[in-house]
Amino acid sequence: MKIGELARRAGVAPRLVRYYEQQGLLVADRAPNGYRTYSDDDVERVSRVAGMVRAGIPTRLIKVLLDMEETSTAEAPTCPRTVAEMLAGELVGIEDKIACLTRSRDTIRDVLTRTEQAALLSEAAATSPAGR
Amino acid sequence: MKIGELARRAGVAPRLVRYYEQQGLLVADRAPNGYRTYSDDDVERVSRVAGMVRAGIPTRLIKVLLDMEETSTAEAPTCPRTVAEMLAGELVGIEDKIACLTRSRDTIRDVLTRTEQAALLSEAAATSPAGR
DNA sequence: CTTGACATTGACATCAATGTCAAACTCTAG
DNA sequence: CTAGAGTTTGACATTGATGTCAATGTCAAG
Repeated sequence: MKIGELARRAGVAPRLVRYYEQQGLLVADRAPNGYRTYSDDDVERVSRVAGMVRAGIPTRLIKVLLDMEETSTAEAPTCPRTVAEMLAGELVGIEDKIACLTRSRDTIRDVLTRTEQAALLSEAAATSPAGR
Repeated sequence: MKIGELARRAGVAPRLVRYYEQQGLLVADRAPNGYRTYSDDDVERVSRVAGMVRAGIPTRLIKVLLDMEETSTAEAPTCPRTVAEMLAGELVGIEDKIACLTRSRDTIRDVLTRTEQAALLSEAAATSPAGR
């Protein structure tokens, strides 16, 4: 598929897909005419990247995370101590973010239930299967 | 205390404290000479704001979240339907972020354990009591 | 062949969050 | 009194993620 369809399916602007590619988060095959061509898997990849960006993960870290996911199921060679330390550092950063977001989530849920608008809560749960 | 100490204790730049105030996330008493003066509670508040910003929550939302936390323990009047809908929307956004971060966290943990650098994992756990 | 929808690259604009610098003021220590 | 550290406001720069626009190329439909 071409960039337009990919972007629509992943819920982002085509502009962003090119930006992600420029940041090394994505590689695109090129059709003979120069158009980028993508597979179904790329839809998943792009929407995951967008989610991570929204969650405050910088693109440089996203790159290594995605690379890790691909190679982690196989071997485990890439760890010259200093890299591992860096990862451990990022880990605590991510855990802090999760803690902040969890607390905010609970606050919102609290207010929403307390205000007897419980219908909206289930509506939210329907659109987002994650988060519990 | 003055802005310098507050910033040091909260782990941010004094510049940011002023910025947060400008965004309405903070109110500061003024000493007769014009200096901002803060209480111990403000340290907590500032570090929480910083955490939420790092987690990708925009300052405008942070403002309503903090306001909610203060008033939610008391009554629950403030919900003209449309506001509740907006909150429900933000809720799914936050849940998405949590899902993304959780997955990334697991990936890093996976690699760290798989690479037998388990020592760094416990080191990370020590510095961050949250995240489980 | 022409029109319209979509693609390309590249430059420029914007927005939020921060950094940085300047000029002036306050306070404490010497 | 003076030097130095910290504070004030305000302006300007920067960075990362996006939006937007321009000039051009591709392609399918009429």
